[in-house]
Amino acid sequence: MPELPEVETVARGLQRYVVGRRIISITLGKTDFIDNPAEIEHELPGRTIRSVERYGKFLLLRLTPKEDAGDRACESALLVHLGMTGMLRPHPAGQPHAKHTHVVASLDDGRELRYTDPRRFGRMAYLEGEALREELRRFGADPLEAGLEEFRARIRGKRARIKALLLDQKVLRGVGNIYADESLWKAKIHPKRLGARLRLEEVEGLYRALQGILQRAIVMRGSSIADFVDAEGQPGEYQRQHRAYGREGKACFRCKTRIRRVIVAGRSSYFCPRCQRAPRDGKSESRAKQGFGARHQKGRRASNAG
DNA sequence: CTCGATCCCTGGACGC
DNA sequence: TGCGTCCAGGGATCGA
Repeated sequence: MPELPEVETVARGLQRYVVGRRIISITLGKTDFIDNPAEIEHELPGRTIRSVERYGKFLLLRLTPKEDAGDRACESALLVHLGMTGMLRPHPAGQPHAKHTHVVASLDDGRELRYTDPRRFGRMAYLEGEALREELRRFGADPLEAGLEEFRARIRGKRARIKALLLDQKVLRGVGNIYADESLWKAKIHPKRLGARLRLEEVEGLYRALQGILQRAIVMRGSSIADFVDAEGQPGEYQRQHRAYGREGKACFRCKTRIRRVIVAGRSSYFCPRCQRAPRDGKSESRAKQGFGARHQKGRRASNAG
């Protein structure tokens, strides 16, 4: 469940150890989560890691060009998505491999950068040039960089449920289930509310709640609910601050009402039924199926993406 | 455009 | 102790 704060924590920890290090060799284990394993093996050795950045939930390791690239040199990077259980950490070269170690990059300082991931929900890809830029363009705004205006436009322009919008990486990059629920609780917005139907004050409240929570979570080095640890193997502390996520049946910190759990956008969503009022519109409260609710938009072949 | 369902995958919790 | 079952969930994909 590494989301923005966890990935930011890992990126910062990794920076100290791997920036400026040259990759000597790559050893692969299971590769079904890697876009193009042969390319990883072929392209990475010989390159130096220039920087480690967070991009949404991705770690972005920017690399130097190959020495013989000449004027064909272009931007290149290793993208790493930690999925649910992925971890990228430096280890001393001699240390025995942990279970589920699938990628080992030997570095020029005697360390190894190892990727472990029991469930392999993660993703790894080497990308360069236009392919890299194109991949990065697929994602929406960084919630910490977006201004209120942009945030408002991205939320109010959509008819989807607010929870689905927060989770949609094309709308905002980096928010996952935990921080979506936490920010909706803080802003007192029910997860099934439609983005387009939020009042302006509500959108602004959500914007501030989300930014505040993400920033605070970064300071506390993320949430460790399963077995998340940072680049140094340390767990985060933000799970102690959770107000909604994982608290089904427990008392709301504001009003003592029991926190409830419903499925929204296919994910468990924790909320306070008193602080976060359910929407009135029939379609968002799931039940309404047949009868007067069914409106078919016939003959509307809207030209998308104009 | 938006939805839900399904799949991927393994470890941990739980019931018997 | 051990086995079976269910669940967790980010993202891709597909059909409605």
